[in-house]
Amino acid sequence: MADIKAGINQLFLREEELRQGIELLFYAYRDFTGEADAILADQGLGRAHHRVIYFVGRHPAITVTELLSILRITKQSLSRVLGELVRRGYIVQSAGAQDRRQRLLTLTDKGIALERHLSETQRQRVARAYRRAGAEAVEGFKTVLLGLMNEEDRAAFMAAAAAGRGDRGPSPSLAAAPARTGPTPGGAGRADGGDP
Amino acid sequence: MADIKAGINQLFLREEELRQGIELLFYAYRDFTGEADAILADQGLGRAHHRVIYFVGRHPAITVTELLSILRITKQSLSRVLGELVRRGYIVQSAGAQDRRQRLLTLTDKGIALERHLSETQRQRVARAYRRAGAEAVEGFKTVLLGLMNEEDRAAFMAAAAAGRGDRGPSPSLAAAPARTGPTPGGAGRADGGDP
DNA sequence: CCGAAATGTCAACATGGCTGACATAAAAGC
DNA sequence: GCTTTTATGTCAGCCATGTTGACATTTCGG
Repeated sequence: MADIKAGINQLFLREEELRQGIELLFYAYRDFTGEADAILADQGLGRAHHRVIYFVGRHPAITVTELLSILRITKQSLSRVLGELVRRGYIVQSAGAQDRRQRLLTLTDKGIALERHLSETQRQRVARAYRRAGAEAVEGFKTVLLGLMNEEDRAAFMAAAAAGRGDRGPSPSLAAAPARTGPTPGGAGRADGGDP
Repeated sequence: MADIKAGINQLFLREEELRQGIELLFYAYRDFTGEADAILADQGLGRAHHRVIYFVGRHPAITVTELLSILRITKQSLSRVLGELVRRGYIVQSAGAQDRRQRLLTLTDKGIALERHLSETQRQRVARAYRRAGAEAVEGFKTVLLGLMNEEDRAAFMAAAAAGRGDRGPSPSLAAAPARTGPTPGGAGRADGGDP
């Protein structure tokens, strides 16, 4: 009897523990993503723009297809925000050297300035959390987040991390992922998200 | 000179490290939230419904105001999804015992079933990540996520965790938070979100 | 009794997803 | 060289979910 009760309690604690993790993720992401919005709103931009600016900044000369595979949205959705960013002079498109069908995306100086402005507060928030938590905790943080990802994404991320980090050319692993794989709820909208 | 170069490198590594964390959060959240959507879609529901179901399940007899403060959306937005969930028999409303203006929200059996169904895959994903990462990493994970949250939210969360966890009555700390504080991008839409 | 609080509701609008249908240019294959 | 694929863009319309603003109702509290 005591065994059974202990077992049930174990189970309860386990579920409780898991739900706590889920909620931490929710709250942290919610607060984290809440930061860049004011800046974006000033510019008349939204989260979707932020994501695009972030990843184009991160992977200079990225192709549209690669960007789509990262964002997991349709090209129609992307074209709306991307077109606007190009029109407003945040991003320039240039034909690929080898494959001239490709429109390589790169931030302009204006785009770079906005990107830095946008991610500055977020980096500071992460830096603060890292500092408080300590190096060991940061390792755990990263390990668990990696574990939360889908297999393919984890592999892609680790490959990119092992290489020089997306800067020197977009990571082939991410590019290899098929676009529009499954549904991506969160946010939505909102989810969505506290970009990227 | 060597000092300067080292300093710059330090700085570069720091920013690189921070961006890596940001991206890990993005990817993990994206994949994490991607899971429940198929089930939701079958039911003709969206992420917003999931969030409501999750938190009502988590805080039985929660008031509308409390739920709003957790979700950080307007009552009009909430009423749309909440009304639907009530109409479809997932949630029941009952007048508060002390304050009869309140509409206490509780999951029906049908609602409970759906909630468990929905969060099952997510809990499994978290459990898997925890198992792989180990107890120590999990601690770090939680510490950093807490550090990413806004001060008030962190305090509220820790208070709720210290108490019996929302189950025995909604957490007063969360209820105390003002609704509609700031903008909440991400997510995705959405992000946000991979609910909750 | 009266003001404030908790809730609901109508109306209109913005963002950012999605599908479907095409169009174009360049690469690739035969 | 002709054909097929691929990379990209674009138009049109729909849906989910967020927002603001204006009110109405019920109930609490002093």
